[in-house]
Amino acid sequence: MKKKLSIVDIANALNVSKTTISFILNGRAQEKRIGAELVEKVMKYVAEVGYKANSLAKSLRTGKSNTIGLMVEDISNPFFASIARLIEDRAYKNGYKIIYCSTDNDTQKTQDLINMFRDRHVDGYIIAPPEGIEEDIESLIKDGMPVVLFDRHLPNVSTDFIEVDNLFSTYNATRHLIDQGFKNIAFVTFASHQTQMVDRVKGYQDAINSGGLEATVKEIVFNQDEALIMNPLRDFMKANPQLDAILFGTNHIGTCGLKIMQELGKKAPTDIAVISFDDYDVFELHSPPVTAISQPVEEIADNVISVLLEKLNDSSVSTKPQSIILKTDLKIRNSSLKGVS
Amino acid sequence: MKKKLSIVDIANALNVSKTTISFILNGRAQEKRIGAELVEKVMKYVAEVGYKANSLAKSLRTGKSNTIGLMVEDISNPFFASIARLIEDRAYKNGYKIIYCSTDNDTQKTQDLINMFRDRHVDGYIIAPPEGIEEDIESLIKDGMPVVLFDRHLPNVSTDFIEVDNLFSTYNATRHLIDQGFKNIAFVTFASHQTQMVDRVKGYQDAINSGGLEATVKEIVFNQDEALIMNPLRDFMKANPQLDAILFGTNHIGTCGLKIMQELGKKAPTDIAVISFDDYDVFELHSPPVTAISQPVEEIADNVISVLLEKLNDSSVSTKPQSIILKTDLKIRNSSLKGVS
DNA sequence: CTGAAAGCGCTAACAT
DNA sequence: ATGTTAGCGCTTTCAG
Repeated sequence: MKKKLSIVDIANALNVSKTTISFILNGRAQEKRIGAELVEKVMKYVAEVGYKANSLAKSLRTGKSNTIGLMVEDISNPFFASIARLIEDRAYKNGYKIIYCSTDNDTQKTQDLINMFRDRHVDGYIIAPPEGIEEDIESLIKDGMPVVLFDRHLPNVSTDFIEVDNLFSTYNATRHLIDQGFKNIAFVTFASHQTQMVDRVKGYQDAINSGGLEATVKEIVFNQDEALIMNPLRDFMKANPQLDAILFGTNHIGTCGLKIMQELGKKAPTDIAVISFDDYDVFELHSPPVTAISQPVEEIADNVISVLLEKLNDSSVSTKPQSIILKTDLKIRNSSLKGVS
Repeated sequence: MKKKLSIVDIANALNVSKTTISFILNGRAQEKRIGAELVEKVMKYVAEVGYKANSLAKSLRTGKSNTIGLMVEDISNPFFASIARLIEDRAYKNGYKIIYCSTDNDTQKTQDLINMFRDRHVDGYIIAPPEGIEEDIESLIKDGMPVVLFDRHLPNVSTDFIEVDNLFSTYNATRHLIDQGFKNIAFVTFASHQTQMVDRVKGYQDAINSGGLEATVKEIVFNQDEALIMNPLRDFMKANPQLDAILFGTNHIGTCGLKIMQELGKKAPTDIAVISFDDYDVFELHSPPVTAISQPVEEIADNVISVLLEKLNDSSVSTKPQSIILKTDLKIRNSSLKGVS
């Protein structure tokens, strides 16, 4: 029914050249000194018939698609879901659409996805990069595509990124455990060479060293299948009854840890004190509430989108890449307090 | 550097017409009886130089964008995030990209979003529709767009939808509470006329009636700002100390309910038994674990995507719209068992 | 101030 | 079996 009408249709209907229509529609009437009455007439007619420019044709012509590609690790992870939500809002508000995908931290998959995005002519990229993707990102940048990394960065790639102070975050959390008097503190995390993960381990180790304690780091290989995370984790916890505190490196592994503790009938903080990276409802509502390193998701999203929009607008001005490091907040709750039950 | 090369570039390089290239690339070589050696030569060259068709141009020409528009209520809600994740996977596997957005159940926003999607020439729509969007959806369908609704449907719009058996789910959950011996059972939900919500209330009421008890339904106006959900909820719970059980209508409100119980120092099931719609980690890990009505997210996603792909493929065959109703699973945990502490 | 015309990269009738 | 050519709907230079 709503027969798609094109710019020529409306040009014909009004007996004007389509060029003129195009100028008017793009707000260049002033500049082109087009009669105010004509402008009004056109605008009125356009509104009346509900004409909408075909964005595909426009994109083909202009090379801009008004689309941003967003690549997160896993959209169903609450941390990434919240960020995606916030970015989505800001992007739509600025006339951009988001095409998203989950990388699963899989290099091959991410490469395919980047190609897909290129294909689609997305105008900009927001990426939480997996390992081994350096070259692809670099080639993107070399081709002049605006790229903003977040949550982590690639040490050898010079581009803008937004992340939190991971090193201090785990240092601080570990110090908190030490100050509470815990002696056998483990750090349990996913095996990864990503910057944020490396920093988190280092922060833990620095604190352990500063306290003259012994470090215990358990790295678990990430897997989509939760059982394959639970099993090694369970084995580890059973094999290390001497531990009196655990710091978990991500919300996902922290949640798995809590499930195991529930299974084994271990209570925090009496049996084992617990802290996890990334705060969310599960930790807040747990009994006892779980101390967590809370990332400023809003701030992250805001920074990501504003840096990207900046690059999108002054494509010419190639300023120094910005590295924005945000502070986290250690939400101290009962799970890490000695002498609380 | 990677100078975008077009189909003509490769046609020239090989001294062949671009039509031939186009046919070969689209797998119509057989059909067009193009020489096998030529085909191979072209394929080889294409792979070598890494030629990628410009999907924008292709879309403009063919009218297909290989994009699906996905509209959920809120991508940061774990239920929708999981579904989105699953749909994303299936869609990519079938060569479709997903453009998504959160409607916030806001009719106006959803209308804008639908227009945006139309603009973008998405090939199909997956929508968890807010109230008042009937006309827009109908116009979409009238224009021949494949539309699949999920999580709820629009009673007066005849199209495919996938949802769960909401009525039986809350009926069953309420019966469970009654069987456990609870007498003052409230249903707390978001104020909404959406089908799934109406059914959930009705299921509760049917069960209450069947048990000869008195119904207490509390509807809370949805708001982005969590405090505006917590406040009326807190007031309600304080004002109704006689309640010995509450059934929450969604995971979000269930989570808020748990937070309030924590604030007020109320324990389930001794002070108040609790069941919530939508299972997730929070409920599983809570102390005590919370009984929840678990929706089959994988099945929902699978059905949604296969129905949509079906419509995308036989656009001609306009079979009867399918209504797929899936079963939920009442995961009984300690929060709803009498005589457990 | 307004219009004609040349493409953006691709597909598909319609030749040949 | 392969090439010619006309658009898809839009923007933008260049002429009036």
